[in-house]
Amino acid sequence: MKGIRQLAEHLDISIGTVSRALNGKADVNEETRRRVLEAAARLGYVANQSGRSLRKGSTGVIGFMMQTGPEITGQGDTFFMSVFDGVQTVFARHKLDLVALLCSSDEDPDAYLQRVVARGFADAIILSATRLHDARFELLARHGIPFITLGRSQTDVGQPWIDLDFEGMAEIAIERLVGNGHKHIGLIWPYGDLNLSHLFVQRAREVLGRHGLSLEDQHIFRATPSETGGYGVARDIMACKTRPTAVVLVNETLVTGLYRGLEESGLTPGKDIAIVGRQSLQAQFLQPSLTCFALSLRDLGIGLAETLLSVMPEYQSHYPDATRRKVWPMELIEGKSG
Amino acid sequence: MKGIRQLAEHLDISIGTVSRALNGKADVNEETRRRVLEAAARLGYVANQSGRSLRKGSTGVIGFMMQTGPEITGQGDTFFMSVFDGVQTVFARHKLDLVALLCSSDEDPDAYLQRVVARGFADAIILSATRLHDARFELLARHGIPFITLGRSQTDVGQPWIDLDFEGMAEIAIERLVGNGHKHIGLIWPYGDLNLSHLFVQRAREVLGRHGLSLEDQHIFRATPSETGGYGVARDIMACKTRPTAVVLVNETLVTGLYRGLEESGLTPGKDIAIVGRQSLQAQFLQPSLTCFALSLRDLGIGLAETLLSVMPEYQSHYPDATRRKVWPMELIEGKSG
DNA sequence: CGGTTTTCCGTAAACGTTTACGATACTATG
DNA sequence: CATAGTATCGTAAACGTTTACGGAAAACCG
Repeated sequence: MKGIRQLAEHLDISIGTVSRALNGKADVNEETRRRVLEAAARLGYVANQSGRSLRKGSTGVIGFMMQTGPEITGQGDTFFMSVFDGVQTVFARHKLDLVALLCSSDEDPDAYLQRVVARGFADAIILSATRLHDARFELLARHGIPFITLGRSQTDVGQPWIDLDFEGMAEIAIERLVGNGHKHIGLIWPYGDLNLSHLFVQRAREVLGRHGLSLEDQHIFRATPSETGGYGVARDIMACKTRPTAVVLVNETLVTGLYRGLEESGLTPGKDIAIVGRQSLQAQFLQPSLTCFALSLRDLGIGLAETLLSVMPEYQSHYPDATRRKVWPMELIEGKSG
Repeated sequence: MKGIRQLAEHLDISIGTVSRALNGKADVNEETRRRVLEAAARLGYVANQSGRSLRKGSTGVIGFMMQTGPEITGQGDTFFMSVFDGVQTVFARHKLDLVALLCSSDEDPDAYLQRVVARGFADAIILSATRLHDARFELLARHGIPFITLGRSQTDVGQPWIDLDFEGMAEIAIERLVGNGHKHIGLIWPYGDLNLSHLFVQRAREVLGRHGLSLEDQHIFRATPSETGGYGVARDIMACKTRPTAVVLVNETLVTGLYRGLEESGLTPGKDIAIVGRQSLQAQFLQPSLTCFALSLRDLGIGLAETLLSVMPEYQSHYPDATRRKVWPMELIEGKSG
């Protein structure tokens, strides 16, 4: 089956009517619609994407931009796969398709996105791994492309965002550790200028200050967000002049390596050093169990999808009260580690 | 900047010439080409994807199909992210873009792919997670879409594939364990009819038979490919009438949970039970260290990309001797676990 | 029964490219 | 200088849809 033209002449109808029938327009006889639908299904006809989007000016595709490469995402194994799954369930209702826009590690993210939007690839875009200053926001705003971000930024063009509550996490984690008598608390966060790190560290500093403590320079640990990075942090911890008695990790990808490194040095988490981190599949079987912050990734995906649809003119009527901006709460799960 | 028409009249040239200049055709004056390129860059013009692919009949997009959801892929995110990175480096040379086609866990993969190809989404496709019988192959072959698969299948339409050497893995792992005196060897593989499990199990049975052993029913452990699944396997192992003295995992996603479960039951890997698995970021810091099979995921990605290009008419001349079908070797890394 | 509305459908014009074809001016050649 | 060849460019026709518009037939209404 080549195109709508063949389908039309096979049915002996005009292509206009066929198109209207397929697209559920009102002014077409129910009987003919049935015939068209039946024939289309039987012959396996589906409208060509290029022709359709050329005419309509929209593609029916939503892009989720993410960076590839083994160690850069800063999110763990199944983080995105779970989020995607939630996003999909919402989009499916509107016949929208989600694709991951994969920016390779040796390409500039800004340039990559530039190409994506200029090409007219996607109707709307979800950005992740937002940086402290993020030129991508302005690019999308300038082109008038609906978008939201998973993560805040100091760059703000008024777009909606959803972001995990890293400040709340810092608040609760530090309060908890201070309450347990810790006076030397370290922070672990990934390299790069991710905005989440900034929020996290700033709030942590505030809370420490409130208790007459401060974040010592030697207790700032930065690492590549991977198990290897976490292992390296353990070495750094051992090398401290005054070793921290507790550490908080903003990332979920470091913790297994960290555990391993500490154990090799004879430190037991929860006994010799307190650890608070993020929940993940890998972390769930750590021993001693990890005190961590958890959330439903699937729900996060659903939230993202609904918020995105609320900024797309064609769909926003369906989601009148989707949250425009939301600090997504995380729940503390008490483990033995701190 | 709207379209090529505006760009053309801004330069006071015809759109035909502009297009030819942009696309590097021969019959255009070098001076005018320079002007066009300069103006396009300055005004940020990039050809609209829909118009271009409608006319050309191709999109410049390669799709990599994968299933979303937390526990189904059998591979972790980091597996694919690393592979993608390798794929991208090859595609970038040809101005091709890679996107991940995300099939949600509650959608039928066959139906999803059907939609993708009918829409004319991608010029070529890479399929992963191949099943023992996989209708997707026939679908793509019928539509004449160039594709390759990461993984073999009993369904065979003559397409090229690359697949990890699961049979070699079974061979080496079992020989090693038998050589170390093990007589009760268990196998762990994920639910579903993935072809790789089939190859792995069949070869393992052969090797065992060669040594007068067999795979006992009670030593077949199937699980969801996640840490939780691995934890469950540990429980199943403890419940065996005669406990296996060694197990081999075909998946890399189970092993941390398995370790944890075994340790809770007082079994130490490598001492009380031998374990052989697959290398992964999570597994690299397990204690005792895991004996595992390793490969370069980035190289695998490069291999996939080159093989795919070799079946695309427009590019195959560049890759005359790309491997059409390859069993990708894995290297045994000796650890303390078995 | 005349007029008005409604229902349904065909026609044709976009959407933004690429490219076959033909036209023009210039260069080379004898 | 005439002719052939070459370099460069403009014109217009596709590619496969969707949709504004208008028209014919049917239905409705007083």
